[in-house]
Amino acid sequence: MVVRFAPSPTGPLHIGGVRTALYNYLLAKKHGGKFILRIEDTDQVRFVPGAEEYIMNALEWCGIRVDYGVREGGPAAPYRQSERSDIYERYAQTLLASGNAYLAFDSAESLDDTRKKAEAAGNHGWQYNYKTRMEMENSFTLSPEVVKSRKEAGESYVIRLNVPENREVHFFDLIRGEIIVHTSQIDDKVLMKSDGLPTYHLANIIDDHLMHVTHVIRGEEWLPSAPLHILLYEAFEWTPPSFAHLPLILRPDGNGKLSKRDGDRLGVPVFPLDWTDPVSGEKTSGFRESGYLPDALVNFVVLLGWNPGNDEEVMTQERMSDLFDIERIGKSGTKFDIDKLHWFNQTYLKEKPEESFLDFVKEFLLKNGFNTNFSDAYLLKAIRLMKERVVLVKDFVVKAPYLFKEPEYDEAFLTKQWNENGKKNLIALSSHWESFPSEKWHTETLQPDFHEWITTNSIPNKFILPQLRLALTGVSGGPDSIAIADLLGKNETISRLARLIAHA
RNA sequence: GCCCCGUUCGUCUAGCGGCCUAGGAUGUCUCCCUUUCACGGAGAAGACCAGGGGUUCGAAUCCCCUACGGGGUACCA
Repeated sequence: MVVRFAPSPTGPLHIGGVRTALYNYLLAKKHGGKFILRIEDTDQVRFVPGAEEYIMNALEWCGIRVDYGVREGGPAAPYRQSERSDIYERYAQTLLASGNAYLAFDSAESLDDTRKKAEAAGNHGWQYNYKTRMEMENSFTLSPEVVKSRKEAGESYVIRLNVPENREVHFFDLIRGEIIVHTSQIDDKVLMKSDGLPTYHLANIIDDHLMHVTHVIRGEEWLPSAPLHILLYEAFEWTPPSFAHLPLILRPDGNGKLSKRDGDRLGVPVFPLDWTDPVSGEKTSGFRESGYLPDALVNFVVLLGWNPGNDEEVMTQERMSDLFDIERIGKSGTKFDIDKLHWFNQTYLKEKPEESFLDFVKEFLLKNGFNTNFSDAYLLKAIRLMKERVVLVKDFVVKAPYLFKEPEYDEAFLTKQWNENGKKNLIALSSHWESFPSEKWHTETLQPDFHEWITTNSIPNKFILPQLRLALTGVSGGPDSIAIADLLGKNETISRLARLIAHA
């Protein structure tokens, strides 16, 4: 089994692309096959520098390993279509020679004009096909001599597929079953553009054949052009691979395909990694930098349109590939539900060791203007305190900024809890802790001592607990106050008490 | 416009003719645990299976029609 993921480097890899790549990868892994990453950069206009690099890095972050590709090389190298032009040119000539393709001189502008005129006349969706090609300028309507001379005069032309008349094209989709399309619905697609580069359709078929791809798993947006591809395989007299067209990933709200705009609007990433548009300079944040774990993302994504047929949801990549099966891929579009992703993230986060978040937290503190002179021991302790309370990795800081800087008092909490009784008790606690031995400043000793202090002084919980929390964190929720005091250390704890006491 | 694909709790889905008074997960709500928050535990609400016709002893499951949604209709992929 040989599969491939064939993105165009026109921008960062979208979450839908991640899923397509993942399904291909999982299938190859399950069957001991090969997974190819082929870069389809035949459109010079839409090419975006850095996108190719981004795609490879994103796949790597997701734990999707490429067998053959631009970086890895392989038996059918090169794997970048822009480096395979001579191959496409050669095969285009064979199509021309066999009469399965023909030359057309109509310019993009004149075609545009033709479409507009047809539209104005009430004819929607004009197509260059066997019904209209006899009215156009091509090797059907022009004499061989004229064709030759125009070609030699340097006039630009394209090569189009000679779609057979009045036929049904049948093919079997592994997900959707038998699909039949009449050739009257298929236009004479451009195979070679006037710039000498192939279109997707031609390059794709040639490469899949040359790279011995056995299963083509791609997005549903390709389903309508699949019959065209079948025709191409026929023209070359090649056996087509098996096809599986994946349902689309839809917007979380409303309808339509998930786009970058939706991500921006809802504050949800749609790209694996941060991306800066090389032209506009616009920055888009990725799942990684937003604090999502790759394992969680992948686990979430694999279930978007596929399920193992049992109740298993949290799965290792090994388990996924063991269980994966094209037959169990759904047919309908799936909405991108960020809540479920959050649940997966939290679930994976709880299982991971504290050390694994160290680098992220350090970087996050640095990027967000916090002090960065915390020791690893301090950070690890802080992480341990917050572990059950975070959803995203950045929450270690975002949900507990007071562990890394002076607390900001929440207005509502302050108004509700800050009173004379509390103040009096806090002053008493402060002086009690002043005399507490520094070397015993640990939760294990602090905790029982604190309880004893409360009891012996007959202090009601409601006049000390909330106030202590307020002084330490400024907010109403969070880890145990004594544990926070332990982390902060004696000096910082007492200084925070003093600061609240001094507060009006 | 034309063509293709789809339609089960808010969301992801199980279901491939009788096991379905439709199961799980997530989200929501309630209670327990907890001197906060979260975690954890226990429960609840939530789907007339898009609508209408058939086929059948029997349909969420098969067929047809309609509606709605999505995709395609480029010298983009």
